[in-house]
Amino acid sequence: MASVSEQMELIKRGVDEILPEEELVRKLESGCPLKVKAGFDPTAPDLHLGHTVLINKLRQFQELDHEVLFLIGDFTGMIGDPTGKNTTRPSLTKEEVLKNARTYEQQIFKILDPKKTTVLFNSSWMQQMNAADLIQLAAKHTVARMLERDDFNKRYKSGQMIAIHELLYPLVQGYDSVVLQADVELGGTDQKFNLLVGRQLQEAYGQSPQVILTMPILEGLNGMQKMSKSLNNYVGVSDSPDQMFGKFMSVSDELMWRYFELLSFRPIAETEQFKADVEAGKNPRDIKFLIAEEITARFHSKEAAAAARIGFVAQFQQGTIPDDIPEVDIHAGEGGILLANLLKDVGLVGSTSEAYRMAKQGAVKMNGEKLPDARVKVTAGQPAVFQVGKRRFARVTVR
RNA sequence: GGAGGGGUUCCCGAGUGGCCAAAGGGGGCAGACUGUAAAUCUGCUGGCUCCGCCUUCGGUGGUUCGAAUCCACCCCCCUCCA
Repeated sequence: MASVSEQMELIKRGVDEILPEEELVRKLESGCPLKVKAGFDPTAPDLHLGHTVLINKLRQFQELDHEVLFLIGDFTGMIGDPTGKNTTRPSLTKEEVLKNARTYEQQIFKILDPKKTTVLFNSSWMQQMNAADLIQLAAKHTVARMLERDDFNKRYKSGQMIAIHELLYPLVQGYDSVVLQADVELGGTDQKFNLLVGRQLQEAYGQSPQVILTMPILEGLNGMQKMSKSLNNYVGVSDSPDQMFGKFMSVSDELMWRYFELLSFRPIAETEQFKADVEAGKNPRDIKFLIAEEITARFHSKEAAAAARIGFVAQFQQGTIPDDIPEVDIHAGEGGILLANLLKDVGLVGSTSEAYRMAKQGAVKMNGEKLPDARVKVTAGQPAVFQVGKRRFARVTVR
């Protein structure tokens, strides 16, 4: 096993806070594998790279031979985490929660080592709990401390409603740590409050409190807000190799370093060297290729990543038409079909009006040739490649 | 339960009888420039049988030659009081 200082070096990479750090050192010095807990609220239908920041950190703990407790908050999911929300969340049904939980299980093992991972559902103990137990748990914390929490505080002060059950969320999450006797709990920076409640509850139940470790929230592709599905600035774990690769390449140079820090498994020294290379005049694009390929390979395969890179260079640097474009047959009446309708029917544009606009702006091409007017007729004949913008392609046969 | 304020196109938000498919901003898309960068600049951003026509401003009905704008009822949201 690695020495404590070596472990700390790996653990500290990219983290926001470790509270309290000395305590973690002490726990590591005991030499026993630590129980590292991270909870996931199964509201998201599928994972994106923002979630994997945390999972990557879990993996690093595994590399150091610690045990990961991957907690799926199926019970808490029915409450709905109030974190960062200014309104009460709708509760999920049991079916929805379970369905989402299953997708988590499928996706995390692309990163985590199944042998060192225990997947748990907090409903398995929470469902056993009776009303008396719950009241006992609730008695361990106070309203005043709950209201210290920033989002509750704001809502309370501004007169917005806080449903009683929302106060239970941090308690239940904290109680999970008591049940699991977690040594360390990981979470995003926005989870700090909840994680601290866990510490406090463990003490109240006579346990040694967990160390909390918070990870920064990963910025989305535009670099402005956090990565999230609803903002459509995310890279999904199940994106295709081409999509994944392309999304990485569209990231700004500045943000690329952030992604190296939080997503790459390369040694820090190597990243530093890359930075130095760029300072010395190396094209940042070539560095971006490396991270794009590394991450694509992680979720697909080395071969798929290499192919994505080749395809990318061909499509965007050399302007060739990609291989795997959708093939569509379309029926035209006598005298052919209007280009605007063709583009709409094939799905390259959302409406004929859009087709007219795109054509006017010079975005529509047929076999590489610009068509400035969508009002032309296309007659039956050989298959032709239609293109709208740089990304939308279809090989169309008019019959 | 009482008093008041609101619901406008993807989002925010202007618009109080015709000049409104509806200002402005955001976001998005496209073009230029490029490293598919980012930044910047330009254009577009309801639909269609597209130089014209049709449908949108919480819902329904009404007034009017004409309504997002006025009236009635209804639904929903918020604030204050209880």
